Amino acid sequence: MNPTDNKGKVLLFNTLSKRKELLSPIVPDHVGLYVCGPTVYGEPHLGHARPAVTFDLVFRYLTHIGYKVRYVRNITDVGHLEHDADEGEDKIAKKARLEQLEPMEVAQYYMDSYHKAMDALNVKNPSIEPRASGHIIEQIEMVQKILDKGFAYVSDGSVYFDVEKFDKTFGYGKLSGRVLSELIANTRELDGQSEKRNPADFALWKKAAPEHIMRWNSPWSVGFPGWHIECTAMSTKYLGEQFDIHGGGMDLLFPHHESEVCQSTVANGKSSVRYWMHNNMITINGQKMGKSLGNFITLNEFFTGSHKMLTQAYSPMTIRFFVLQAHYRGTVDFSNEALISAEKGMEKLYAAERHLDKLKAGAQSTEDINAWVERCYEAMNDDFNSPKVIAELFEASRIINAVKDGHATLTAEDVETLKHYYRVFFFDILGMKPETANVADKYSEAMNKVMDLVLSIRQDAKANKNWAISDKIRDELNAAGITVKDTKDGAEWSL
RNA sequence: GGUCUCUUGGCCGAGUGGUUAGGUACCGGUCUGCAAAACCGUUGACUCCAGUUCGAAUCUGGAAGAGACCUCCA
Repeated sequence: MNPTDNKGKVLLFNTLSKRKELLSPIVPDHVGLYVCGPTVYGEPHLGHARPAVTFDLVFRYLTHIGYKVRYVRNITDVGHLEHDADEGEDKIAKKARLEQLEPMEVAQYYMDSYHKAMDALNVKNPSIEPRASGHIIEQIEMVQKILDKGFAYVSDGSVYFDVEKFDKTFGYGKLSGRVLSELIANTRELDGQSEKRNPADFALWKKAAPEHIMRWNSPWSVGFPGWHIECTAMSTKYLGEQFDIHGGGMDLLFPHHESEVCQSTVANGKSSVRYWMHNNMITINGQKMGKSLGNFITLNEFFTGSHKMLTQAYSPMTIRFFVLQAHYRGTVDFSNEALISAEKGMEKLYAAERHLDKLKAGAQSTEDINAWVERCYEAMNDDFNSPKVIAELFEASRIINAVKDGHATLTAEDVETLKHYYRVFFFDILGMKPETANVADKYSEAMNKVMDLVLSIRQDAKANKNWAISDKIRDELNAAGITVKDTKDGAEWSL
């Protein structure tokens, strides 16, 4: 039983083919993984947690079974176009003006906030976290490349991708299943449309309006890159013209990822992504989360319980566990009831983990531990089926408790195997971490209460002149490293 | 309206054409001075209709419902 035996056995659902495919990296033993990261202009929320946790699982598992994974997750800090009231205004620029801050100050603030939330969720840092603002040159070069190949045109300082020409040459909509003629029929009147030859065309470079704060020089105008070009430019730079996995939320499938396909196909001569993976959305009480719906809950609000829809605080690990208890391609619905039941289940798994070191070996095994390990790997190999893995951990916790209570026995070898793989799957692969800080707080809080209680019992004994009890308490506490001093104002204690 | 996805027991959620998912809740029992934990057991499901099949929650067709994207948000 060797983790690396699972290389070449990983099935993943490819949005492009709509079926599970065997992961076969372009470069043997190496996997290139690109995931669309956050736009840093707001507090991190559940919508950020889902893809981060999902692809953290992918990253952790592929690494565990021996692949060298280069995981690139970008930071979008040049904002996206806004098509409503503020014409062509950059999201980050808008927020910046409202708060009277430099745009990059805002981006920095929310990027830090995002990183803190990711740390809390025990999401590993990607191998490279490139910022869009740091790759303006690469983006300009790619736009120029697309222009040179004749699949884009300049219109009043902006550059647009010629979708119709792309459709005739390569076929448009392979990823999202959109048909160009239907798209055109359904397109609304939007900003910049008059500059476009075709309403389905999308911007590669946008000329900045006078009030637009974030702006860079380019051969076409002072402006900013289009919505989709950063991912293509940065994934090409760090993972090559062709790479293995591109991930992101399902909502990015169209138009973002479809546009990425267009851009890379023209710029690099081929569609760069082998496997497209999309995580499903999150709903709250059955409704989608949106600022306008009043059910927009940030991660910090979950961690502190400070939102009117939450009946209690939920630790970062509860959120992570809850996300992992559903398969990444299904929607996840958050409700207090569901979170509480997840929290209880999670605590059961932590309790079982604590019992592992106390297990005593027997002469023979009444449980098949090797088969259990196999099932765990099979679940992960089958499109990262974390809910199945969690179910297997519950099965293991049943075994652990049974051995502890003497209802089952395991050989010394099986005890070691169980210990090892329980921790591998719970901590290393699912990425659960002991909430040590939390635990320490709970301990010190409980300690204070215990000492209050003990000292009040001693006070009662002294009041009754029961010196034997009061001295015993003081001496025994002293022996345990706790010094008790009687003062005028009552007893004090210190460690 | 278009494209796509989904519909499993009180709640959350895996899944294979025939065999217990699992968690949580509830109920009964063991254990415990009481309680908790743990363990054992019971109850409870596959949206509806039709078809294929010896047999379908699992395949096919249809209906209903929900959600996502097309429009700010992952």
